Amino acid sequence: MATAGRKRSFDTDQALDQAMRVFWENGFAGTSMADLTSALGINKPSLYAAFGNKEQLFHAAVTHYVEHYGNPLLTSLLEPAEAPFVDRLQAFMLATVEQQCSEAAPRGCFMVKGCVESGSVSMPQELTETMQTLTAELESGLREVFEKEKINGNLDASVDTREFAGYVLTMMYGMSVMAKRGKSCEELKSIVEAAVKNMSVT
Amino acid sequence: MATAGRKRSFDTDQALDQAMRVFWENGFAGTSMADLTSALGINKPSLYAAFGNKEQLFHAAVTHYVEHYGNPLLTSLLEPAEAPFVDRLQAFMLATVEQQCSEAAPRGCFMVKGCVESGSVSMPQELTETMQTLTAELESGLREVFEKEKINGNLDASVDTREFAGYVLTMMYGMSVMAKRGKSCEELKSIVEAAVKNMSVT
DNA sequence: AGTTTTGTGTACCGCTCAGTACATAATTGA
DNA sequence: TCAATTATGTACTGAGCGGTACACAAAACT
Repeated sequence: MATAGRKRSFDTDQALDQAMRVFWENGFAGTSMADLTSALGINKPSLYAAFGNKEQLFHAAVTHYVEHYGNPLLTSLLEPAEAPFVDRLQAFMLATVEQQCSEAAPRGCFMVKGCVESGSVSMPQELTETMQTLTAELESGLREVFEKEKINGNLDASVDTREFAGYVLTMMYGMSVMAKRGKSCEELKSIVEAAVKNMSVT
Repeated sequence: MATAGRKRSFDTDQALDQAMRVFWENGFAGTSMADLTSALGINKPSLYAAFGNKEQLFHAAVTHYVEHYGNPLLTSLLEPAEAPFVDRLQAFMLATVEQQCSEAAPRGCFMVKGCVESGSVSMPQELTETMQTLTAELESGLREVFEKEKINGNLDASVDTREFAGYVLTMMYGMSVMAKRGKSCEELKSIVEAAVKNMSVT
């Protein structure tokens, strides 16, 4: 059912993706609404009408990130199902590194950027809580995967999946900072390979 | 030789330490000069007279951090000299975790905070370069230590110290993000212990 | 004592910030 | 065709930003 009124002159999904990139690059406090309108090529009233205020837009952007960048990687950890777990885990971490070093997007991980900025006086408390929730969800998602692999015998029964997920996540966070520092994709990949080699997984 | 003029009503070292904490908590873009003057209990002209502008003050703060928080930990990695390297390395990483979880200071690492914020439009390019330089110096300092341990036979001769330093640094960066997320010191310590256990060091 | 030097406190500057009022343009339904 | 609805573009608001001018206070040198 079509509604009356003038049609929007831009695509909201595309605009949200672009806004996400600006926040990803400059952070919440470091991004002004003017930065966003100029990057999106639209005017302020249009931006506010489409996404609400700055806080709501950031919330939408980070949710968009999780859906389009975080979750797809996480599900890729399960495939191909016939491959050994250690291979899938390494491929997953290498893919993460590649994403963090990609020229097509800002360096590093947007979630890490948001987390590190959280708790600051310049970030609304609700956004800090949003970051808490989203990171906790990704962590427990990772842990659930490991729990399954443990049942399938790919992860030693003595392994504490909480600790293991914590370790893998710590590496990924660290990779994000290394990527932000400008480390080459190759160097990060060799670190990942060395880290995976030392794990008690098959 | 005493100079003429009214005496400063505050201690500059103490003020710098406090300013560092405010930046550490809120970042460069997230900290206003008013935040600083209110935290330090001094007025703006006094702040500007003592430290220059915001950019110069941030530079002084991060340098202060490296001198008082980064370097002491790094040198502690060498002591006690008679202890096995693996023990010193683990103690070093555990001490880092303790610092990042300390109630006496903001969570996480100030260098990581600065790095993650760097490159943003709101951070002057010179500060981005400062962060680059300081992190690179800490990395090569770490690598030098490992190189020495390799000569002393505590680190397998086949180990690439560049890669090894990268791995240790990645873990530490990751720990900083985990600490920022509010993870307990105990959980982080167990991750460190698991990580160290899997290393080819003695 | 008086001059010079340096720090303090108030009050302000121009600018940018997030957010909005309002007139106008475009679209739908009657 | 015309009212109702929704988006756009300009121009604005009050608040907060980084930074400073200036009058005054306190210390040292002569």
